[in-house]
Amino acid sequence: MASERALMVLAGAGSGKTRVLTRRLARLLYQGEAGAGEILAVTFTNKAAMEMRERVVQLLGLDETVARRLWVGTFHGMGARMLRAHGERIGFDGLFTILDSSDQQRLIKRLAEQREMVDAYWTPKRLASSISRWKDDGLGPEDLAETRLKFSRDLMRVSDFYAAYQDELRRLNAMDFGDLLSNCLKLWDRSPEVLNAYRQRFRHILVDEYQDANKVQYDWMRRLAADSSLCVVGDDDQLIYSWRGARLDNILKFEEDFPNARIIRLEQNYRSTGNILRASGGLIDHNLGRKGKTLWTEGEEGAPITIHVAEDGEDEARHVTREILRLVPEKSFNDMAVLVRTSSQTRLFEQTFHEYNIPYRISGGLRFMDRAEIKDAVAYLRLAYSSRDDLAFERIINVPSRKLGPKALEEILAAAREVEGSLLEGARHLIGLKGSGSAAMGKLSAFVRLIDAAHAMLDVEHPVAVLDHLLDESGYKDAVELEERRNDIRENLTELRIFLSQVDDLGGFLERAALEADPPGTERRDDGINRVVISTLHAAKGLEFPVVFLAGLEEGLLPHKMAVEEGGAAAVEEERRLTYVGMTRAKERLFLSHARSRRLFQRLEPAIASRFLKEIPPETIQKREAPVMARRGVGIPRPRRPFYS
DNA sequence: CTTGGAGTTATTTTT
DNA sequence: TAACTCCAAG
Repeated sequence: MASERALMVLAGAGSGKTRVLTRRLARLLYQGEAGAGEILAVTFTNKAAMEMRERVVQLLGLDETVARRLWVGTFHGMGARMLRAHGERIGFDGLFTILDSSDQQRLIKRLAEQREMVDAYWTPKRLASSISRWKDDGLGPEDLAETRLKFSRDLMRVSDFYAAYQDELRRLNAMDFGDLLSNCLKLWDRSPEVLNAYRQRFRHILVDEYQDANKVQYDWMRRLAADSSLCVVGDDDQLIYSWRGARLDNILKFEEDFPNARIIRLEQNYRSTGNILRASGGLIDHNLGRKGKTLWTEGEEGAPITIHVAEDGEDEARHVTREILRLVPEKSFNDMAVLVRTSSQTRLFEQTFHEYNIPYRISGGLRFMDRAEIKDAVAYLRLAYSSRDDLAFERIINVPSRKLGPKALEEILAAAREVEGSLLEGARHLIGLKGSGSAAMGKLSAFVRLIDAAHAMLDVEHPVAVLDHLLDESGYKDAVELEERRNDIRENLTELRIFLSQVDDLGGFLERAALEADPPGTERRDDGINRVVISTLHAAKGLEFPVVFLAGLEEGLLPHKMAVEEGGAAAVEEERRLTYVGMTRAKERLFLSHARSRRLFQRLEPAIASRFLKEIPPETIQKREAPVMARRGVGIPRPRRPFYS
């Protein structure tokens, strides 16, 4: 068992995939087949990575220093780590900046407007998402001819723009998420000795949620695993990231690329009751082109699934609240989860839970690190840490307002170009040229002095002290204090401060801030606090709860309107898998619900029950509230569309 | 030049 | 709602 070179575990929901991986990892260490430093375990989310690390540590009672040598993390995290160490070989400073999606979009927007690239079709948003997708697919600017652009006449413009964006990133010493992997591949091409060193080091590679790997991730994994033993686990029915380039193809290709691969199927489910299993199985059966497996359990039938029809979103939230309160004598809050399709749905539950004093925790939704005030504070730290970080400079130069707007920035940029340096150096140059007499130059020179002072402080003071100094002296704190009714801003900054005070390495903190969007304290699932989890379906993958509420089962929401209108049949299948993932999170009780109307921006729109509800075997469902009789057409089957267009 | 107000518009999922 | 654009006042 231990000696095969490549192993793929295809396993259904709840069959213990992650346990297989964790056990394997633990066994390698325990039996001395590998040292901690020789193992690389890749997961899709930071949360999953933390959990795996913790479980192994617990299983073996590992020492902290040993655990530290294990590489457990996301593809992107590993890529960043390798590029920090060797990026200079492909022309990046080790302190390169990592752009998140909103940074990326801002940069692309500016660039696209400058280069008059924007038109009705090529909005900045579409450019950004297309470029990300091409990177996921392993396509550089020069490879675009291979893709089918909607308008082939745009090919040259678009690929030129893509190339210009890449040049700009290089100039900024920055990488977006996609670059963290594609630049690794570039690095390995350029410096085979680096790749070889990693190959020799990582004799064992393990990959979780393999079905969600995209082309770049697959190539990254395959090249790294050339000489090592490789174990991947996945489930085609839980592929929910095709919009990020994941493809079923990877599962098929595995057998080709690793000819001696062993394939194991796990079909016994240890998680859910028979009812939940049959209900979710009946649903997923409606997808064509799956590898097909039937899960079974030795467990009990369990309670039937319930479907509740609510008047509107608020009513639905109240219903869930009622059920939670009814269950709470025998279940604790952290036994229960509310799962939704879109992050905007979380607010509804948040409000109602607040009203009824139900403790909750949000997973997915607006993340901590994405909040404006947190990004501002982090940008101050980034600039103090690395004066070359032009994106941070740009973000905070006028926050709080220093009356240095777009025109002033333009001037600074010109000065920076003149001295061939960063914006901060450009600012220094500009002050030298024009003196600091004028109002604008006075403000600018105070800003530069602040950053310089903070930079010097970093050598002697704790990062928290530096942050305090930055926010005090910049006037940021005063500006925040003036905001009435925005206690959340102050609370978030306080939380950031608490988090930062536990940090001893600012570089490591900034790395995590760039790669992990989760609120500090949320990343550990079992944090001891008894709270209901409110989560998007995507963020819930890999988790399980005794009681699950799956809300908003409506046409337009699940399946989502975007998927139905733009993605065609394949996208609807993905929505079905998403629903399947949600249902299979439940161990004992599953509550489904939908509303008759739902508020969409300002309007209250009528909503009809999701098609998926009709696909669940009726015998697994207990009560179904009387459907709206008066409305014609609700129960009438729509004309059937071909599954694949 | 910058800023704030008015008016408009568009809403998936995440590293 | 919130996130944008546009425009006129300061």
